Amino acid sequence: MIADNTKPNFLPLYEQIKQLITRSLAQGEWQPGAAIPSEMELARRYGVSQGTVRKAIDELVKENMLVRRQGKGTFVATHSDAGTTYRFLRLKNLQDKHEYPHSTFVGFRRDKADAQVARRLEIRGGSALVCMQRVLELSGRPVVYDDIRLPAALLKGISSALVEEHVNAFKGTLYSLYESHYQIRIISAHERIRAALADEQLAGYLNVAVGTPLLVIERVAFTYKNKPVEWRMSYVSTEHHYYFDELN
Amino acid sequence: MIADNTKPNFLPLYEQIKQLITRSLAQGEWQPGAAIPSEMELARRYGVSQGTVRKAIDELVKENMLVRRQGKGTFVATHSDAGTTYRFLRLKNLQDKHEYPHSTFVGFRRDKADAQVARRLEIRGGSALVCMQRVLELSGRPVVYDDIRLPAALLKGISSALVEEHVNAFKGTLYSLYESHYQIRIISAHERIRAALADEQLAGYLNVAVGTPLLVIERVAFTYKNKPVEWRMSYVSTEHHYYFDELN
DNA sequence: AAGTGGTCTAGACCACGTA
DNA sequence: ACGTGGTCTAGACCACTTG
Repeated sequence: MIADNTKPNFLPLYEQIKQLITRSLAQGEWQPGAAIPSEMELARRYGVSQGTVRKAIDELVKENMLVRRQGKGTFVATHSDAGTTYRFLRLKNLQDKHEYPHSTFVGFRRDKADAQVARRLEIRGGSALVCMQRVLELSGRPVVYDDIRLPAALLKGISSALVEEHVNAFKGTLYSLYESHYQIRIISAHERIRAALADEQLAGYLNVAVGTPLLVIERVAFTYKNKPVEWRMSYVSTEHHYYFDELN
Repeated sequence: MIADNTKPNFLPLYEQIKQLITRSLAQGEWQPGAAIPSEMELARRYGVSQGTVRKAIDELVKENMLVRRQGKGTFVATHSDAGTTYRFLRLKNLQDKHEYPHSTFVGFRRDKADAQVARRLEIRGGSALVCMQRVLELSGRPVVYDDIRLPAALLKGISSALVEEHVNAFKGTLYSLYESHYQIRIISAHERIRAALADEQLAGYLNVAVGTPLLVIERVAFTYKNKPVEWRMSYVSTEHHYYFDELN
């Protein structure tokens, strides 16, 4: 009941249900970390069987948008959960272990989008951006220098102090900050990886010699509907770490 | 009917079915490219409902071990299919397009496993290996130098001529060669990526200056049951290409 | 027309978490 | 005891491929 009267009818039912659930998520009807209605309830609401709702939820779980907990319910995925906080961190040390990073912010300013960033974020060249630079330390060693940019329109009222408090005092990640303060939920990302030499500035930040080979990773992060919302360039020293990828 | 009398009974049924199907695949009961029995037939064979077989097959499809074709049947995945031949090639050019590689083999010999390779392949140090070196060209440019090693025991009778004929005359990949000639089906792989400088040899093969930064990718490829069967080190020039990764 | 995978339903029972 | 997700079944009908 309580019919969502917008029910398209050309796709498989479970696909339509998937879209309806995704829309509710994107519109903030159900907040990160909160439970969504039970399968039976959604089945009634959409006028389909429980099995159809189940298949829709199954796929959204595989896409990391929802999390099932047997006996409790189905929850909106969040970057604040232990275990998913560093979902996008692909670095491991030479013993094949993950290490949890410590951030030091070294820059915060506003700028205009150049052609490359504008193209990646699908915004107009010259749009206002928020730019942050930071160094990530793993086991006390500087390993990553990040240059991170987002459309300023998405982060109204952001400040250097706010970011540092969230990340350092509150032990959050940037993605949990976007989620909790700006209603932006990062769902997926693309990374393009190349190799380059450390210049003087990078060498300083990463405590390596000028000319050391680094991984250069350009990441574009997406929210619902594959909308790009964050661009970043990461420079990684691979003296003691590597980037790990699983191919299927 | 025709009961597989080995039917364990502690896991979810569909998991057990998954394992039985996987076993049949690993044992070569159904060959790459061939159709497996229909869902109804498997349901009879294992004494479960069609829905349960369906769920097992669903997961194996997601793991790239099977391929469904509506109206025709379910088929054993193969590296000879157009579209899946270069499943593991993560390189794109600067216009974000895949390019199909051309291989030139530059080395073929037998050697003994050093400690690192032995650990990755889970074999004894000093075991006999087959080692191949090649250069991959993309759009006519040398981009990748590969050093590839497998346990010699898996590739009885292999020769440089055989490999070159399969790859160059027959337009196959190494993985389709393993599959068609040695009953080894590569299912998944891990890659560990670092950055390094081109030495004289690499600079020669890749037509770059000594000291050019390169991606260094250590890959371990697995067959059924996550058994490692191939180790390779790839050196990639990122002047005109990058490594692309999707994070979910 | 027959056979295959693809979707959808309705209902049963199990396993887990909470009160 | 109850509500949740997790598994399994049986049967219906649709969509695609082949003969």
